[in-house]
Amino acid sequence: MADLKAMAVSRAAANAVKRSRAAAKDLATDGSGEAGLQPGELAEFIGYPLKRAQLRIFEDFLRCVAPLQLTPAQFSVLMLLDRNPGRNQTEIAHTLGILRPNFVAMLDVLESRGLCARMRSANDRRSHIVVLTDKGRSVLSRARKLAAKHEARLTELLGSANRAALLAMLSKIATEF
Amino acid sequence: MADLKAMAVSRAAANAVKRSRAAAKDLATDGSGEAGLQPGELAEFIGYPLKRAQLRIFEDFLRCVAPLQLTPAQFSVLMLLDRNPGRNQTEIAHTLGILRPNFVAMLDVLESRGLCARMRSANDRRSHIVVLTDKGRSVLSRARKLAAKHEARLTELLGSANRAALLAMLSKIATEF
DNA sequence: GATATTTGATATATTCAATAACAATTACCA
DNA sequence: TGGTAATTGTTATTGAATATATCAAATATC
Repeated sequence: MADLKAMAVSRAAANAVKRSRAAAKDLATDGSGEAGLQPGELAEFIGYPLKRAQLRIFEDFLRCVAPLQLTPAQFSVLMLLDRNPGRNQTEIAHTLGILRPNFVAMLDVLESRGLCARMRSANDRRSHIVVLTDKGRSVLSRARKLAAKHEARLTELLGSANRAALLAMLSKIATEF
Repeated sequence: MADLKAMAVSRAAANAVKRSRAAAKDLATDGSGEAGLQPGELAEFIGYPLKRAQLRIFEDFLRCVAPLQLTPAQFSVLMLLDRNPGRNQTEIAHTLGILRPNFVAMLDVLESRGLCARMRSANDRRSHIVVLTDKGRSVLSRARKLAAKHEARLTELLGSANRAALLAMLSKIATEF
């Protein structure tokens, strides 16, 4: 199980490399005799650059956190568990926009890797309280450091103030649009 | 074929509505006695708000362009065909980051709806030049108008200058990160 | 106490994305 | 020139992400 997920991470990282190379090739051809295709107006619609930026960011996150074999989704679960102890599966999944049925398999993977555990709630014996294990906290701590490098690269590209403005606007879109 | 795709679009729009309701419920509980879960630091990592904003934007795009039954991906293909006539499948697909094998089915749908057509190239009889039909141009023209409303709502939320800055930063991430 | 709801789980379907392989055509080059 | 390599569109197939319906167990509601 964990091995399958690990392979998936590695394969995603490999694909990221391929896409990067393709993009680099594009830039190269843009400057040379062959004219590259122009997105044109497409780049003026928010969805197009937004989706491409999201793919690029996830690629880089995956690459940076590859030593710990964590996907962005898995990282987000560990972060949420750390911040919100004593919550059950439904609450965690719902906060992340993950449907409960799909969250079961996600948790299975994390639990099989010893990063978190299901505990039967004393109050409500239907629900499983999800807790971070010591190993989970340790892995999360290291993941935060690796992800911080990824974030630092972005800050380097945009500048600190611009990055903050970007975060604010994206959050606003996610919550108020 | 076209009907299947049409259903897919409608279903995606329906799901979008559900997610919006769930989010609204979250905001409601945040203000009431029950404390909502906090993403905490997670919101400081670019990937999290970026992904959520992308989902929200795509939801709204889908809703706005629903009368024409076009997904963001299909819209991007039509836009690219309009801007770059005389290109073959490989070139169009590559520019949009779509793998050639997956682009075949996408084109099949658009062609079966009469929005574009494959033309054998005179120079290179291996390749298919993809052209917009008159109907394709007509649908694209209407789609642009619907999408413009969607974009206007975003401008209303962020302000014109901020939206421009957002676009610039996302494009920079997509191309330079 | 009977009925409805919630929780975690299973099974399943669909979409998106990725790889391998193939025939037809073209490019290369010895 | 002829033989090999590369390219194009295509098919088949796989895996990952996302969505729905349904179920048993536990709880809530009335």
